[in-house]
Amino acid sequence: MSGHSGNTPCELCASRKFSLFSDLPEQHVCTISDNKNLISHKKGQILYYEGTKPLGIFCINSGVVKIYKTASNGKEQIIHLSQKGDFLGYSALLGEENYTNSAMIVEDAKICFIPKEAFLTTLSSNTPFFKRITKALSHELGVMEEKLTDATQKSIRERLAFVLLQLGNSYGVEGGESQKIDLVLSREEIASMVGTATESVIRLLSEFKKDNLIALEGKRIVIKDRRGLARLSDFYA
Amino acid sequence: MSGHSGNTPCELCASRKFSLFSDLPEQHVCTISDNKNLISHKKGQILYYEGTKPLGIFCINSGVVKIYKTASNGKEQIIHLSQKGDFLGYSALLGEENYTNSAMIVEDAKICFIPKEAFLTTLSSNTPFFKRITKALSHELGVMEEKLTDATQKSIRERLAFVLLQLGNSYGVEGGESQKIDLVLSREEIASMVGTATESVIRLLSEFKKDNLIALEGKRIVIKDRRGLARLSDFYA
DNA sequence: TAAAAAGACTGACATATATCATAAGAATCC
DNA sequence: GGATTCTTATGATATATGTCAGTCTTTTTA
Repeated sequence: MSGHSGNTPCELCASRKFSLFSDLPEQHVCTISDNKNLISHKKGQILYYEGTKPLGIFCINSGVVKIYKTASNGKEQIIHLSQKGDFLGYSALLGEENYTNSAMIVEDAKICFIPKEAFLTTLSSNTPFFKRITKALSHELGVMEEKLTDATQKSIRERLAFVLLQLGNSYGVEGGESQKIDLVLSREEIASMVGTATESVIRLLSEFKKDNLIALEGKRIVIKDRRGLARLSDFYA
Repeated sequence: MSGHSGNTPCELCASRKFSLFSDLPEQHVCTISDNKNLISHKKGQILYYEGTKPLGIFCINSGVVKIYKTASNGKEQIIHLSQKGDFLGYSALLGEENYTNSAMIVEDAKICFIPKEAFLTTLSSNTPFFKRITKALSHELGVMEEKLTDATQKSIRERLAFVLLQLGNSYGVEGGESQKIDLVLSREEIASMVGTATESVIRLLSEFKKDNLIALEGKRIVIKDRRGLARLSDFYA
């Protein structure tokens, strides 16, 4: 179901302004552009598997991708969701190791593949760009430390409330008081983000609904009370 | 209780071979060396606090430092332990943000402080070195993903067994069949590494002891059955 | 469009682990 | 060296959450 669908040059790519390529000089954008390859992906497709060797990096033009690890009990833990402008797989490339996680399309996506060489060449010849990448990497590390701390110190209810708020921030469409999360995730996927059992998510979501914190609109979740969720997400805040 | 205790040049530093400075050319080692400052720290001292601005990086010459985050419930989560040769605080510096965690001395330490400028200058003028730092950063990110997955998908018992094995790897002194963890940690600190309550650690440790997986030698833990712990640490492995 | 498969939901139940309380030892302090 | 504080230990108890089982609903397939 994948296929090349034309090859808009990076110079004209609307997603570029959201990406780490945003202020790359013309010359380097061209190097990248000449080598990249835009591919369309359908929901459910795998972009790469944990344990395999990275051959380049991915830059999301549109769509949503989940980055996850498969635990030894077979369950998956979603590390984060990526969307337009996000880079994927550069950490494995820079770490010179195989992928430490897997990537699966959550919402139909158009994604550019940039071969290792083009990326690394640009990196080496452009220190500011290299620094920006490293900065992103460092930031992600801090985020992961936060996630680890939350995972060990917060309850499932708190974590679910927090995940909903984050989804609201990233995929929310404002509508007066409420905010609709414009992204379809299965209960199982939400559970994988929170790090819990699917049934627990279902139960807690209906509880949140009963308490008027959220509402369901078809397959989408609408946040009706951000403040209430925020209070729930962190008892001490 | 801290104090300068002479300033061995990096060129002669025995810990350097364990560090990211290991194959830095003479010229750059000197730049670093001329600017650094060796300081002795006692157990319990704080190296830096989460939320404060990094002014440079630390390189551990001897001793052990715990890197931790304080959760909103007041409990601490130990992210990892650092020892000789390890760099501290470079992630905040490269991420151009305040420290996302705190660092406390766990075992009396001698630590060099390298001011921001000297470090960043070396970085900019030495791409291979920059790449090695970035590689370390990427690797750490993968480790954190693993920790997050373990935290959400494994039981406390499994995680404690795993932490003991890791401590054995990093601080173990071999003695025939057994391996003594040559590092004094309180039960509370072990709990902070595992992400659980102190009482749970105490209970599980006595259980492990009863099952002949470990033994206690004064304040130190001796691993008597690595294989048994490994089996316990991951039911499915 | 009927059948099959997948997903959402609800209930019953088991249990790992947090919390609280108390006490014994060990370390620290005047 | 006795008092005080911190750490380790153990027991009792509560509960959040995982697991299993079953039903209903939606989506996919043929």
